[in-house]
Amino acid sequence: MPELPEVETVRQGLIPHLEGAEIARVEVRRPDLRWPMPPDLVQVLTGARVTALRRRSKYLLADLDGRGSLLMHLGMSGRLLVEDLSLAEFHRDPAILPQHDHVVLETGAGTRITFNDARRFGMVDLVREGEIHPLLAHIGPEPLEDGFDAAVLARAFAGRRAPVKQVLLDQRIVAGLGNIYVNEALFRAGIDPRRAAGRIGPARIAALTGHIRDVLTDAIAAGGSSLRDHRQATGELGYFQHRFQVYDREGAPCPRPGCDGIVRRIVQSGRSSFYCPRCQR
DNA sequence: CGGTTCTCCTGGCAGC
DNA sequence: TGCTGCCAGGAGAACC
Repeated sequence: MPELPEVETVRQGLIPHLEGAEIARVEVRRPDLRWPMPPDLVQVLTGARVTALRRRSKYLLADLDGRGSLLMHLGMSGRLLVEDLSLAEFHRDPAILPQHDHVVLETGAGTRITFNDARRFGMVDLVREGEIHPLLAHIGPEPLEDGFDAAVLARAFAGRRAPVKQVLLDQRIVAGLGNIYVNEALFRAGIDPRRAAGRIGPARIAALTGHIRDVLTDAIAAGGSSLRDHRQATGELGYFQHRFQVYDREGAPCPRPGCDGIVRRIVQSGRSSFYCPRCQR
């Protein structure tokens, strides 16, 4: 499901419920997601205080005072549901099946936070105090922070013969991009997703850098994209999906003013790419 | 090392 | 309505 904007949206929605809260109760209902959860997960979390809720790429990290961090990835279909236990009734979307509630946390303030993931591509793990988690060790720069600029991207692209689409999906190059936002950023930059990354000139790389930042910023402001699964932590839908210019728009006219191209869908390394053959070169 | 393909799992939807 | 096949936002592992 979730790319950087969706994970960031979930993080912002969870902050009021988690930051500063004590985890009073923990229940693990199904420990076998993409990887098995650590056996001492319940023990470490119970009684821990969350000092900060951070995001790195598509991972969420809840820092636990003196006990390392809780690390979560939503995979394709993961969600974090928030319920106020003081309310007698909580309306839960019936499409979110309770058999996929894998971890349930209750805070001292009476909030229940449920990790639900139908496809179980997500993960929940612990980062031990002082440890660098292997899944975080090789992730590239955050696109919305200092450290991501045209020079960095140019260096990463240099000599690469793989299609730029594929290179941008590599989390070691830049953090947090997934299929939707790579398609949208390449459209904004006017770059053909099939083009070899090493054959893009410096000016176009510089423009691409800006478009990556812009599309992510726009999407966060819109609460992310809700296709099938994504909800904000509040349960609200994101609405950036209404602003897709090419993603999932096969056959639609190119949205660029004056261009009479038709959005095309191709498959690159097993994933759909959408682009305008007239204005993406 | 770089590049490509496969795989995990479940659910929704188009098409017949 | 019911069945089948295809597709899906991720990303590590295994292959050449």
